[in-house]
Amino acid sequence: MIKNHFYDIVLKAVREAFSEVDTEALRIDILKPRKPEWGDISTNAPMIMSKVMKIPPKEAANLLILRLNEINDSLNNSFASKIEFAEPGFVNIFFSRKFIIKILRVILKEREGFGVCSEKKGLGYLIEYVSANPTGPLHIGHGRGAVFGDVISKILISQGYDVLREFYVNDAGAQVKNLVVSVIERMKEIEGKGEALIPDDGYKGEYVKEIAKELILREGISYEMVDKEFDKIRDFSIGYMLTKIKKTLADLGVKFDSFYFEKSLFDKGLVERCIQDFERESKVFEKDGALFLKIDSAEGDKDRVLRKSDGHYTYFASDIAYHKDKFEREGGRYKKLINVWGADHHGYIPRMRSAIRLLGYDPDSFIVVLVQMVKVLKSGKPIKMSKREGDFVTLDEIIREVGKDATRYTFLMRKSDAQLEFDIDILKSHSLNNPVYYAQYGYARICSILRRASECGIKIDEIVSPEDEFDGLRLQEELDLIKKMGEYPDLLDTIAKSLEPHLLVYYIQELQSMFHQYYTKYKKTEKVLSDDPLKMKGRLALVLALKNVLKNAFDLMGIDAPERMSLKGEEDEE
RNA sequence: GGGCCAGUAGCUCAACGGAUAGAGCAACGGCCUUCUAAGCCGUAGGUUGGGGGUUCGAGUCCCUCCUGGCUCGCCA
Repeated sequence: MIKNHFYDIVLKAVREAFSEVDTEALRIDILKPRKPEWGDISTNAPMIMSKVMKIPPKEAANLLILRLNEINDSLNNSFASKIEFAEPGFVNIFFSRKFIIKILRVILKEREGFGVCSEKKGLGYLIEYVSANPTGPLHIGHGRGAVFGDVISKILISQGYDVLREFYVNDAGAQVKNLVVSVIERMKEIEGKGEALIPDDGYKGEYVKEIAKELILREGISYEMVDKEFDKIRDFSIGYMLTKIKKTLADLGVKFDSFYFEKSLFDKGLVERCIQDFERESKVFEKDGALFLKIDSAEGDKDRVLRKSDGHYTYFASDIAYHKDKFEREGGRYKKLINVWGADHHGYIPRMRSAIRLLGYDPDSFIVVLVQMVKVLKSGKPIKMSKREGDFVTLDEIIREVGKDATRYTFLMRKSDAQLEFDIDILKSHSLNNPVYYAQYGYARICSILRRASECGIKIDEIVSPEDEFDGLRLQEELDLIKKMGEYPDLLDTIAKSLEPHLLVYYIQELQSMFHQYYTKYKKTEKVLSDDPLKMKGRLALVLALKNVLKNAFDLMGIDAPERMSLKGEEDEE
């Protein structure tokens, strides 16, 4: 990775220039300058050293530049063509041509492995996302969490982390009971035994009628039998919804390694055992017939009920047991638990953190990514959503109307902690302006060039070798594209650490924009398929590398990499 | 009232504490005899909600106020 590479070099230069200084404690940054005239990579080391040494930044910079030039000259593959000071206290490094070509060669050599960190980190992440109640179809908000969890998992895996993707199925609580009651009422209605009386906390959506219908038709359960068959109705209803949910997730390209059932925690006695441990350690107390967990108010919360006065356990109780299980599973394989939650759960975080600490684990190993609400607009007006009222936009509907790729891309474009507006009409009617097509179009354009080359009898694989010097690549835009591609591995590393996959979308937009500019500017004068064999070879290599980086990024984002896109005028009327 | 998130161009959003705050959409004006115009170029658009502070440097960190969303159950 380029940043690490230069960090080592700069640090070496700092140590040589200021041997008496302890460099460990310093915050020397390597950054990518925004302007080309500030070089390809730069460091704030002069400002830092200026402060430490009490000398002007310029003086510190000159000492550093002297050392950096020595290092640069000592290598047979020098990395810099120019190293210079810039106000107020930066050292800017301009990459040498050799260094840039080396990046290209690495991409061609590593192919789908480019950006992937081959070094195994040995750190286990258990990522929980979506985790919707199986009491209704997924709505658009679930979709955002689903895509976020899916992409961040793939990126963590690519960076050498050990990852388990899990869906926690809340199949044990009161909500499930509410669903069953609602289903039974619908059965009554369908069989003409009376009006369906859906309680206030029941579910009113159409899908409840479907479940009831299926139960009668396929399972042969009639309304008279409901008291005896309560468990069967519950299991069927949950199974039915879960199948629907899995189908939706599959349509969205979201994967899981495991579905973990809340009910299994009770069946295995894990909730009971967890409570007993707390009791033995005097971490709980009884009041008004309920069992409370003692939570230090300094941690931003208050005592919370684990077992209700009616003897049932709360969601909190089973969730504690669930987290304990996550930590203990496979001999403690998962050191970090990432939970992707809807923002309406933020008030739940302090009590869970406290519980993690009371379990004897480090609260910092419990990471919550809050995904903010999705505001759905239709004709510019917000739509109120309530699962119980059955009044909401389902994720299925969105996928059907705007497509998997556009849905994923729209979710990925925003930081998770920013609210998102999802205007269905705009995404439908202006679907051709959707940014996802911009990204895919560039890929298709590259494929088109390569296709054309093959049609012309050019044997690309024979011409382009990763060992080449690519002397035909001389245009500034070509070298800039390679440098941009060189940022890709650093970017993935950053995303894995910050859990901010939207950065990948912005990177792809920039890379595509650079390519489109290059393409348009030279399509009359300096084509990829040039008459000059040296130029053509270099440009084919460039285009192959671009295709490779785009494909790798698309795979991580879970969107298609289309070999071609239909031309304007051929598209379906929408 | 307490807590969490946000407030950046007309709209939707970017910007590891770094240098002159950037994209897309919308508006306006241009570019197809071409390796795909779902593209490109140009114009216009800003006191980063207000006010203090921290430092070489603040959209970014701290304090405070204002506005919006969410949340404060023995629901999940």
